[in-house]
Amino acid sequence: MLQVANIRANKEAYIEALKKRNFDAEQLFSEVLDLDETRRSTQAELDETLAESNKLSKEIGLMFKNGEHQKANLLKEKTSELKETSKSLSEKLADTTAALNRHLYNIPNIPNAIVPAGASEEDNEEIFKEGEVPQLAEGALPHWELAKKYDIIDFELGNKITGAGFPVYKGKGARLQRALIAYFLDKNVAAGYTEYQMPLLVNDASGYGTGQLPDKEGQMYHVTEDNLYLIPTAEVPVTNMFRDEMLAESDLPIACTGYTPCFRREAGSYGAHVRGLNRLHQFDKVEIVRIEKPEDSYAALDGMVEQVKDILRELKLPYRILRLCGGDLGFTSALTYDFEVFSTAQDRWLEISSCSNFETFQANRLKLRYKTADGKKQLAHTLNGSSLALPRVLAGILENYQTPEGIKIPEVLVPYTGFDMID
RNA sequence: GGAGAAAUGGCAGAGUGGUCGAAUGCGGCAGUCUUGAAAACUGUUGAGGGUCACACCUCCGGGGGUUCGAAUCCCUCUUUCUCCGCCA
Repeated sequence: MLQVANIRANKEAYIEALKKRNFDAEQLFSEVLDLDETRRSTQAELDETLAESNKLSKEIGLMFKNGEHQKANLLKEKTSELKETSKSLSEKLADTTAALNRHLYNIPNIPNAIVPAGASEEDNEEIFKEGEVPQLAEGALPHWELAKKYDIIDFELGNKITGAGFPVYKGKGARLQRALIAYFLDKNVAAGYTEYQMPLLVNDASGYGTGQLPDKEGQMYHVTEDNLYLIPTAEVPVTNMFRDEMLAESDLPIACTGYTPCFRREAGSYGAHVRGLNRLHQFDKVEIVRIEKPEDSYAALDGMVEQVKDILRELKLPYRILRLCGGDLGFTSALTYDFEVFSTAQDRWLEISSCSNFETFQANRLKLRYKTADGKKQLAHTLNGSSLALPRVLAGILENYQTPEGIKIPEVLVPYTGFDMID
């Protein structure tokens, strides 16, 4: 959520910047500023009324003490009137604040200056590419065929137990997945991230904190009986650990990593591109989250990108990095780098990581602040990234490492799997 | 799931209707003393909004109510603790 003060100070620049998202903020901004104006004047009026009422109440107290009952009763009438006034004023204040917040919730983050303009993923900017695309033998198979051939992932079985998008991993498939999780976590811990295991269900305050609510409500599974949501990513519980916190400057930076399953309803997205592991309702992911001082946050984002690169390099997977254009940029993000692994057998790129700087957009909702050395309070910057999303890494490994003899295991994983071939 | 108790400032802990935003202790900060430190002593120290700065407003787990006036009374929710039950 943007800060009203910043909107007021940078109105024109913000409107211009949001055009990169194809978002027309002109109307919304002037409504926000008007509402804020009303909110503040109403607040001032209410304060005055309450001050008057407090004063009279004290006087009445004194009068009773002095036995001046008649005088006191006379004043009581006056305070009753003030009470009516303050009641209607606080209703107005609540309405105005709610309207203001509704507006603010609908305004996306201001894209960083280097975000390219663009309408869709077509306009994302490729900034880096690494790794050899392997020459596969004639008749190379997509991962869902390989999964069947080697009996390591059973999509039909998941169908039976739960429904589409809930695969069952089996034997070496399950062990490979577990190996990947352990390897990712170890890499992140070695890079200074603290490992966490988080709750998989969150309350709605957490959903609002990181911005899944109210705009992406339909994307989360909702346990209505207890009003809890299954997490769509570890970002939600991890970042919300710091909700309503006042950190010391010396606490920063904070770097967390955690493995969780992720649950996404993915309503309405079915079709050829979502076959196999490409898009699931439940999948595993190792996430990294950082809380940074504003002046450090972009260097930290670069550091996260390096961290993911390092992992992909060790896995020897061909990948590229995209700088997302305004049209493809997430609602809460100021700058996002997507990582994609090339799936040779499918002949397409698969998104496996996304690293974003949210600047103060989440922190403002979260009230995540820190005290600087000279005692000033300011919003921290939050960042997160996947390192990595399991199913597509798995798909990439299966497809790119297939040989006529079987699927080789990337060298770096062998100590984790305990085997070097799926056959 | 049942019965009972509780929730107050960074922490501990008073406060049961009227200068209570809240005693006291610890902690933090500043100073005195000291070559320096410790100890001792003195002062200071919650958060949010508002203001150029004051004033002023709000906040004693959340929400609602009674009252001229609520940390204090009532309702409700949540959480924690103790006991019982159940359970990996």
